[in-house]
Amino acid sequence: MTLLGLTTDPAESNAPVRSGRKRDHSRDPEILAATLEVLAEEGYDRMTVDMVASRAKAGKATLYRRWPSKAELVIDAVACMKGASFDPENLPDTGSLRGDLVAMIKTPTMEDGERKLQIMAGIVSMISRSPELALVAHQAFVEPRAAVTRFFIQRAVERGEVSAEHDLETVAIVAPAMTAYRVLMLRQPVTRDFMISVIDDVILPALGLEQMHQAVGRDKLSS
Amino acid sequence: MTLLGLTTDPAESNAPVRSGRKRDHSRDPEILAATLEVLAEEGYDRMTVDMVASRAKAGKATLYRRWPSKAELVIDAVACMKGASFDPENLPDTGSLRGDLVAMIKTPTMEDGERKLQIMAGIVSMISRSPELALVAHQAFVEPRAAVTRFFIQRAVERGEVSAEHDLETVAIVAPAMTAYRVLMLRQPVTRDFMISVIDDVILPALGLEQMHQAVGRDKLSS
DNA sequence: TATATACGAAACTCGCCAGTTTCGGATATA
DNA sequence: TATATCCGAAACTGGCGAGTTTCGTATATA
Repeated sequence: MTLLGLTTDPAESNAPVRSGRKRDHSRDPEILAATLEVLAEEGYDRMTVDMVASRAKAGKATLYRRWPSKAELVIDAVACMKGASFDPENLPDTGSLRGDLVAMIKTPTMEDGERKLQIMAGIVSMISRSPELALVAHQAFVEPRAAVTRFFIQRAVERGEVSAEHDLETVAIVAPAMTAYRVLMLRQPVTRDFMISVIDDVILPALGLEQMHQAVGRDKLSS
Repeated sequence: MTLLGLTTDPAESNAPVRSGRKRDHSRDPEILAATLEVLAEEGYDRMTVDMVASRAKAGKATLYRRWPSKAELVIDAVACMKGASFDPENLPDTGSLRGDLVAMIKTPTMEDGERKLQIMAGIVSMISRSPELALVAHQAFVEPRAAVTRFFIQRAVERGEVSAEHDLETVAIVAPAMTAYRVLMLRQPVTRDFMISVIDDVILPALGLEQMHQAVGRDKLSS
């Protein structure tokens, strides 16, 4: 497998002593970014290598010098997204679980999430045929999202806000599952109100918080 | 739009008085079933009309006599699934919301659901390009699932088991969203234990039921 | 019975796209 | 400076698949 176009070619077992111009690896990120763009717009099957090349203002031969096939290019492009995830720290710490979860609803984060889901939609049908793509897609899209919620809940447990008896794994997946369903199936935008609904009406009650169902109190918060 | 291959051709405004052998519409369901099979196995882009024809033991010309294009064939095939949904009644009525939800976890229903999700996975990337397909997919996959949960919750409200103050729409989508996420993203099977988890650890608490988080009590029920 | 049409099977056209090669020019090693 | 390799651009090859046509056969109308 290749990563960031760093193949093992230059370190071939018998060193053939490469001279001449060296490969300009500074272009790799642009090519991978172009790949993700086209992937989000067209999906894997309708994406052509020519589209990627012209979007990246590169020659098609340049792409094939770095990745052996369209499939490998896409796998690398998706794999390189997992670096762009949330830092383990650098996350909000508001003192309450609800505060932490609501703080994650910021338009840049949400737009990034919708973009990721568009890419996911473009490769869903290919995932069942490529275990390697399935793995990197999981690491790039699924894990980071669940990890954040899991982190917040864990901290709430340590804080004594939430009982440790709850099924943390299942609850941590509620938010990513609901947003994915909304975008991919319902084809509706992920609005702030929707996220508030998921937090206040599903996640927090599932953890034994905010069972008060006087809708009045919440309407003020979400407005 | 055509439905079940019943185009408006034979009733052309000026009647050209058709004689000769008549089209055998009894084959339509087999062709549509074959379409769904190949769609589930290959996805829209890798599915070829030849595959569908040979699977249905029909000639490719026969398919094109009935549907003008591959896209229309697929739209019709998906549209014809919404008939195969749950009857408005004929649903379990156990007396409790939990009993109703658990009664829906039967292997035939679950296998059918996974099959539907495979088909959904095969057309996800096409949905953003075809509003017509988006509509029939919504009616075939999304609505029926949410409708059942909604029906159960509504009945529980009328029964006085659940307060009407809860966000019914959001909660009704939890189960379909979680199963879709599990199959399409996590690529894990939808087990009985998983569904029990979703019901007991998310849906019921969200509706103010079963807040008791002594894991002991629940483990007995789910075993 | 004659005709118009449907049928399955198979051959055919035509455009698209993955992957390769070729070109003139740039650039790093030796 | 000579050479090997890179670059973007563009032409080329080969296969595949949507949609059409053809053929021999079956069947419903007139």
